[in-house]
Amino acid sequence: MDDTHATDTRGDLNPVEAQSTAETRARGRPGGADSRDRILECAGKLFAERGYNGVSMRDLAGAAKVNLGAVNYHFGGKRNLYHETVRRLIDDIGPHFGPIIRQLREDVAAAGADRDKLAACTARFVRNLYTAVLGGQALQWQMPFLLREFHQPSREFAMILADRINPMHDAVGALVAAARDQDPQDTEITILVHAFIGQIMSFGACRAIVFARAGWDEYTPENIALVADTVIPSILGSLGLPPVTASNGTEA
Amino acid sequence: MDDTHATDTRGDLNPVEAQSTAETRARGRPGGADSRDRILECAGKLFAERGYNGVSMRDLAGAAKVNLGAVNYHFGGKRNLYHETVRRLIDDIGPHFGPIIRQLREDVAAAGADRDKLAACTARFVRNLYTAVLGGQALQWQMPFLLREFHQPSREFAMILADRINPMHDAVGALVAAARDQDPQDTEITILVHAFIGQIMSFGACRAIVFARAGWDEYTPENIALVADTVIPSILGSLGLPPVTASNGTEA
DNA sequence: CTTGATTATTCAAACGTTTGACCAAATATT
DNA sequence: AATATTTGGTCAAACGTTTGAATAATCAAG
Repeated sequence: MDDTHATDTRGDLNPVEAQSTAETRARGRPGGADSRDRILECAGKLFAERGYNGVSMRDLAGAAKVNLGAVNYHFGGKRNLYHETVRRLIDDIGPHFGPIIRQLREDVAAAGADRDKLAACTARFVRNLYTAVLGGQALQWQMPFLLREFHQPSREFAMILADRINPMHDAVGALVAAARDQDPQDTEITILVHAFIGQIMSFGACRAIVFARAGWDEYTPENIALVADTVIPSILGSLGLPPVTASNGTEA
Repeated sequence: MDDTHATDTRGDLNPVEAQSTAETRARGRPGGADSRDRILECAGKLFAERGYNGVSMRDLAGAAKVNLGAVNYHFGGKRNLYHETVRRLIDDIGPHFGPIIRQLREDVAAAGADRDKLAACTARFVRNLYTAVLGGQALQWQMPFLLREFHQPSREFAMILADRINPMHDAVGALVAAARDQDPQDTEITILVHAFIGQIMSFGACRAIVFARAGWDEYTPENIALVADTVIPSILGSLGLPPVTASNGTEA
C-alpha cells in the first residue's frame, strides 16, 4: 500500500486505488442486466485512467463488485469487453455532442453570409463545447478515454471516427468554410478545423499543463468560463469574424 | 501473428512486432556503456508507442538485443528505467526545442512593438515548431512519449514541466503578451498560450484523426508545409497581427 | 610483457506473483 | 423443471525480479 517505495513487483506506473462503485449484492441471480451495466461503467472508468493494459480483469471485477467469472460470462473476454465499452461510450456521448453539433449546423445555415451571426454562433459553439468537454457533470471518464483513443487508436477507433468525430468535424468545417467563403472539401479547411478543435481539446488533453501553469487544480465553472471568454475572441480573430458584442452564445 | 482474431491470451491492445534495433554482440563485456544506451533508446521507443504497462522487460530485452538480467543490472528495475528514460528524453529534445525557443525570445525582444516583425517571428516560430514536432528526422518517439505524459502524467511529469514545458510556454507567453500589449503574467495570456501551442501539438497528438480526415498516411515535408502555411495566417489573425508578406520564417 | 587478481558485464535459469481464460457446481428467477 | 446468472477455483502463460556462474576488460605486480 506504500506508493513512495518502488519495491513492488508488477506495479502500475501511476497506482490508482480501486474505488467502491456499487453496493454489495446477494448471490445467485442478483444483478441481472444490472451487473452487466455496472461492469461496463467501471470498465470505462478504469480503461480511461489506466489504459487497456493497466486494467486487470480482477481489478475490474473488484471495482464493479462482481465475480471474476461474471465478466467473462457477460462479455466473453477482455478484448470484447473493451469493444463493448467503446460501443457504450459512443452511445453515451451522443446526447452531449449531438445537440451542440446540430445547433451549430442550424446556426451556420441560418447565418448564411452574415458575419455577425457567424461570429455569434461560433462563440456559442465554442462555449458549449468547452462546457461539455471540461465540465464535470457528464463525460467524466469519457473524454480521457477518447483522448487515449485519438493518441493511440485501437481497432475501435474507426467506430468513433465515423460516429462522433466526422460529424463534429463536418459541422465545424461548414462553419470555417462559411467564415472564409471557401469550399468545405478543401484540405485547407480540414487543417483549420483540426486546429480549431485541437485548440479546445488541448485543454482537456493536457490538463496537467494547464493546471500547473494557471495554478488550478480542477476545472471549475469559473475556470471554464474564463477559458471560453479568453479563447473565443482569439478564434473569431483567426476566422476573420467580427467580435461578439455581449451576451451571445451563453446556452443552448 | 494474426491480429484479426482476438483469441490470444494476455494480448496487447494494439500488438506491435518488436523491431531489430541493434546488431548481435559477443559475450562477456561487449557492450559496456553501449548496451546501456541501447536499452535506454529501445525503452523510449517502446514506452512511447505502448505505454508503461504495454512494455514487458522481456520485450525490451529482446528489442535491445540484451539479456533480460542486463536491464535490471543497469537500471535496477522497470520503474527506475522509466525514470532514466524521461531523464534522457529531456536531454535529447533540448537541442531541438532550445534553439527554436531561444530564437523566438530574441526575435520578440528585437521586434519590440513592431507588429510586422512580431508577425514574422510568429510565422517563423510556428513553422519551426511544426517541423520539429511533425518532422520525422528527430523526435520520432519523443513526441508520442511526451504526449502520453501530458495526458497521463507520471511522477516524472514535474521534470518535463520544469525543464521543457515552462521555457516554451514562457517564450510564447512573451510573444502573445507583446502582440496583445498585455502583462505576460495574466491568466489570460497563460490560456492563450496554451491554445496557441495546443493548436500545433494537436496535429501530433491526434494524428490518427488528421490522417483519416485529410487522406494522408504520414507527415511528409509537403504535408507539414501545407499545415504550417494554412495555420500561420490563422494564428496571426487570432493575435491581431498583420499577415506576413512572403518568404518569412523559412528556416532558423 | 607476461601474469593473476579484480572488476564490470552478460547469461541462462529460476523465483513467486499476477494475468486472462475457463470450468463445474451452486443459486436465484421464470 | 428449465433457464439465467453467480460462484470459487484451476489452468498455463506471462509478468518483474533475483540469482549464481561465466566471460571479458582492466590494471597492479612481477
